[in-house]
Amino acid sequence: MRGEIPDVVVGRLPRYLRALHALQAAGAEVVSSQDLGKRLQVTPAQIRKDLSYFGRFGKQGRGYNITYLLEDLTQILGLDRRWPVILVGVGRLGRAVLGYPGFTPEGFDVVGAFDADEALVGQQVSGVMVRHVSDMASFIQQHSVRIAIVAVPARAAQGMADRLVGYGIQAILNYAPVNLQVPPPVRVRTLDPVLALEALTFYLQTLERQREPAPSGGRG
Amino acid sequence: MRGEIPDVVVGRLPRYLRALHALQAAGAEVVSSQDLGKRLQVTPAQIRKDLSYFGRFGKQGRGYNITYLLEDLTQILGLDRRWPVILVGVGRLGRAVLGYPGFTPEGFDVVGAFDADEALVGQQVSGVMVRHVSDMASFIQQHSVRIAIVAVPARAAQGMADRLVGYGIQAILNYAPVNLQVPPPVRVRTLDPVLALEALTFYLQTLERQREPAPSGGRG
DNA sequence: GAGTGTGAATTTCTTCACAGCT
DNA sequence: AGCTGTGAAGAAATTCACACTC
Repeated sequence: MRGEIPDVVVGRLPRYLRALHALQAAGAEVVSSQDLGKRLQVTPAQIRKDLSYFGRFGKQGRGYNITYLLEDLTQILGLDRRWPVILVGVGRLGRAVLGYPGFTPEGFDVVGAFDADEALVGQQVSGVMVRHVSDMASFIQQHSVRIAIVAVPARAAQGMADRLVGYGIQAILNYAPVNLQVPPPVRVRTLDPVLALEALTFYLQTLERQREPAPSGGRG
Repeated sequence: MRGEIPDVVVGRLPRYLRALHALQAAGAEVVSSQDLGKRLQVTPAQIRKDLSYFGRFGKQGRGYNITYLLEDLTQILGLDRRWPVILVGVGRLGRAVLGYPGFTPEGFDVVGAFDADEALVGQQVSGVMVRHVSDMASFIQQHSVRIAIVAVPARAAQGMADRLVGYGIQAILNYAPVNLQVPPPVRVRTLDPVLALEALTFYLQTLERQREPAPSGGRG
């Protein structure tokens, strides 16, 4: 129980955390893996197994104390403190990121924004000062920033990732539609709406095929 | 070779498509699974296996003809036509979506936007007319829309998803930080920057632990 | 009775390795 | 010689099922 945690498990933990917050806000005190699973469309066994990587948080016959499990999960995910984050690229997308109110309540502070366009430098956008990219290195060091959000054009993204890694950034949230290559132990998560849509259209097309006359009817 | 395609495979196909486009733009005519894998950080065997679900596209000793493979993948993903899409929720996030130039070149047309706020209704945002949500049903039907982008506040997202499904929407790209529940065969993909950041902090914290004195040193 | 924690069983996904084509 | 396509092997993830606890 102190081996490597599978990536799939790590990917689910934040969802558990969020569901638990919602339950807590709704006044619940205890939740079973069954209940939690229903909310998240995850099997109860999976939830129990995932949590068992980190310890024993439940009580037989009762379920999980929401407050305690929240505390534990918060610590496991490293969210028992605030994380300074920088944004790189203050275009349309970057400005939307700066305006997004969802980061602060979850412990992420966008402490600085950077762009190569001198016209933007010096402005405040949603309360965040825009600086020139040439000032990134010192800023990252001074503020001990380990997380960067990349919202630059696709063609500039890999180069920017390389720079950021060089400056000590260890985690990148990437909005650019490119597959960023970074050396370990740096981590990247990419949010790409077009890729998501393209997977969806595959399924839509599959539906159409099913509507066509099949060789042998009936349900499988 | 006509069984169900695993979701993981479907999730990778759009990435192959994008890499192929990049290669084509760079003037390449042929690519091996090795080359493609290097770009995408996927093993060559995986690429070959994934493609083999759909047919035999390569030539032994040569690799894949980029133009042909692009054609095939485009058709497999249902991207050999344009897809009308509606946006629901014209707040900060929704406006960023409307302004995003990445959808159109990939075959997705945001043909309408909807909001409950009368003050927004009637305006054009990035060239798209904002309508009242009460007009969604007829609009979806008239324009044969099957895909919706949800960018409403978290508390309104599930209700909106229910409505959309009721109106015939079959695929949802969800920007709201909630786990949407939809009946089959409807599909949802959620883009959630906070969940992504929270998975990243887990790894950052893991790095710190590694820096601390370990019981037994050396490399595994 | 209800529900966890977890080895074992099962399923799914990935990689290997090689026959066969160019 | 180079590289695909694919059964078989292997690894990883999920689910089962039940002893155990409250």
